[in-house]
Amino acid sequence: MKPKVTIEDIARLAGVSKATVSRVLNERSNVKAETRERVLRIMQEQGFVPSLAAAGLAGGRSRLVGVLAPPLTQPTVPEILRGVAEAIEHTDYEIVLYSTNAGQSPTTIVNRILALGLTSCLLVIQPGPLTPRLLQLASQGLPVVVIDDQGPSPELPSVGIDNCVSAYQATLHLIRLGYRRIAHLQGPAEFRCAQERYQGYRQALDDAGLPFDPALVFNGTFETSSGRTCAAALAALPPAARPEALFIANDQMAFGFLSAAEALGLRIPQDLAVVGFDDIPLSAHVRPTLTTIKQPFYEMGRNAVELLLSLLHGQSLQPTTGAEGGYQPPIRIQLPTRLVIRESCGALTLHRRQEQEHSLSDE
Amino acid sequence: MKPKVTIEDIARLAGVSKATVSRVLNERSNVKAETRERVLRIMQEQGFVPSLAAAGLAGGRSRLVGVLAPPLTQPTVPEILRGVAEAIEHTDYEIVLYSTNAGQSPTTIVNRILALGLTSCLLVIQPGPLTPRLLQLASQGLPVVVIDDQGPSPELPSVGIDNCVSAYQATLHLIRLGYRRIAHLQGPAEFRCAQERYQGYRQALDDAGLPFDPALVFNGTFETSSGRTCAAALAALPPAARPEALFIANDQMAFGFLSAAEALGLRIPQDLAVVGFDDIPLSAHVRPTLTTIKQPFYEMGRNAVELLLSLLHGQSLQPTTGAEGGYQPPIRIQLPTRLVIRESCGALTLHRRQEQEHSLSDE
DNA sequence: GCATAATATGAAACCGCTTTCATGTCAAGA
DNA sequence: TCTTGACATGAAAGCGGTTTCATATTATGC
Repeated sequence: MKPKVTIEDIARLAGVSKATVSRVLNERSNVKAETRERVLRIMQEQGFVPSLAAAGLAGGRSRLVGVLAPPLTQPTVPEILRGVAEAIEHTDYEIVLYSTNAGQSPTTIVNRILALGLTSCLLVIQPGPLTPRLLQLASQGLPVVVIDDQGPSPELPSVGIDNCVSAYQATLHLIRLGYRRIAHLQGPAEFRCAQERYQGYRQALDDAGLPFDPALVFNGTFETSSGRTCAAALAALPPAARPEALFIANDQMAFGFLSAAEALGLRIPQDLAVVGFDDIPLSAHVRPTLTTIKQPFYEMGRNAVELLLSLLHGQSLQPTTGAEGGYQPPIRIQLPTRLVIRESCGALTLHRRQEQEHSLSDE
Repeated sequence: MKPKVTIEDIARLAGVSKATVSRVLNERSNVKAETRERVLRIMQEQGFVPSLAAAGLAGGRSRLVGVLAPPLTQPTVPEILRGVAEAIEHTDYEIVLYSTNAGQSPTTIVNRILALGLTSCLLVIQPGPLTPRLLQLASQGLPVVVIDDQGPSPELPSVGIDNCVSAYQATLHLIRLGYRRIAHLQGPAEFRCAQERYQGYRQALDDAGLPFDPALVFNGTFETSSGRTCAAALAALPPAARPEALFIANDQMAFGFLSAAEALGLRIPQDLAVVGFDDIPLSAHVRPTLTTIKQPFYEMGRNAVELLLSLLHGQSLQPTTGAEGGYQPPIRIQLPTRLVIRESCGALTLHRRQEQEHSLSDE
């Protein structure tokens, strides 16, 4: 193996001390321009690249960001990570990936991560509530940014969307299409986003003056199976009691719903209109294609990295509690979502019908 | 922030030297059982976890494996990474993820990775040929394992499948279904796997005594658009000249083909049977669902990690060129694939028809 | 022209761990 | 009883950087 070029070699070749080379590396201002040039040139010639490990050790801060992610096969994750990777690339940081393969204690993982002393900050992609251990570490000063979901109250800096408003839009879309009895398949209560989506749904109903019927709210787990269960429940209903439309809290459940509905002879959107939430890749390919709220996953990844690094560089976006000691809620970056209209909501069908009627009356 | 517990603290508390603690950490044999117990207990009490960074620096080898991956949104990648992550989890190694967001020079990336001196080994998930730089480093002793594809000749230890046999099976499946004129949409020539799949296709034709018609082989890029182009080309053919079936070298292109075919009024599988290759998540959801060769991505990830670590631990699976200096090809782990029969090949339709005919003749 | 401050640089300590080498201990063999 | 090793442990030298503190050099003000 090639003997690695070290800072010492550079120093010798440039006729300066290690300290000076280090200064050049870290872009300190107090180095004579001439010296800097020379050192830089030699580094170039020698193909020198400083050891992150050594720098981290010595400097007490590393240039690795730990990324805590759920299993990568969860459909929203790759796109987020792509954003993260892209953002990281433009920096001199690297990613240490801790992908939790279902069923390990998150606390264990968090411990493992930090204790290593490799990473000095953490990016958490975690649906559902955060572990106490993580909160504890964060309160001890560890820079942490959470993507998307959080526990009951936002406790850490985060990047996400406005679930309530988005759900409102999804529901409103159904209302505008003329549906009156609109059901909701919600996510598990411990997910903040599930609650917010439910609220958005309720609000849209209220604002439209539509009655809220608790019997039309179904509980789900965010998993495909919940969609199937829900479909079965709806199919079992006497046709008269059946809702005209359904807002499902995530696409994953929507898939389960669509496939079960097909098997049960429930036609989407003719018998029942469906709107999902997430817009994961599959959503454009299921039959019928799924009308859904598009989450900007890629952008979320990018923004999370930027936020994390800015926290790290101590530009404390987080105005440190002033003299008055007032509580400052953690910073949150909220990205816009978009309603993607496809087949499952019936908008396209309605349009066509309207156009037909229109052209008929025209003639 | 909590002042990190160091090996020195443990040593003091246990009344031994740092060296001894280090020995315990590294499970060296020459430590009295009693001492080991005591040290371990103290480490436990103090919640001590050694710094990977320091260990790596001092020991000259790190416990980080660099994973070089294409953009995570490429559909085969997440599943591979899941396998990688799962395998890593059972070790005391961690993953440093270098995800290349399209369009950067791979050499640059490789340099960046290694120079950092963070990772002492590399897992490369890269479709297409390897960069010379990577080969050079590998020949200098850097442990590298490649997942799946390689350049014209296998130069590095790798984990993959037998593309030739798999393609043979895919084609044979079509032949057995009774198709005679079978076309092939192949991948780009610089991909070893593309060549091998083509060979498998040819071989199956030959063995079945079917004539090979060069006009039925189309060139693709492995991207969706190629599928569309191919569909257009086929649709333009006079019906008599049209093939009865098509083996497409990857699912991605197959999707393009299916969607374009639908638009062009080409019915799959009635007018043309299709078999793909990969079995990525979407394949079960497109219409018609895609019959395809399933690659064991998850297992590939796992196996790659295991192979890499065994190389690293110097158990040199790779019998070092003996005295006779004979050339030893790099080790390769080849995993089995499986033909997943869905709608696009027409097997289900045929079955049904046969059953119908059968029941008719029965009566 | 000289004191003073600002700037540039070097020497050495240190980050937390591994590893070599030397030392100390104790049991087996002579 | 005295070697001779095998075994257990400690002291200290790194690994490749960063950082503090001291020193040398140059610029500034009077």
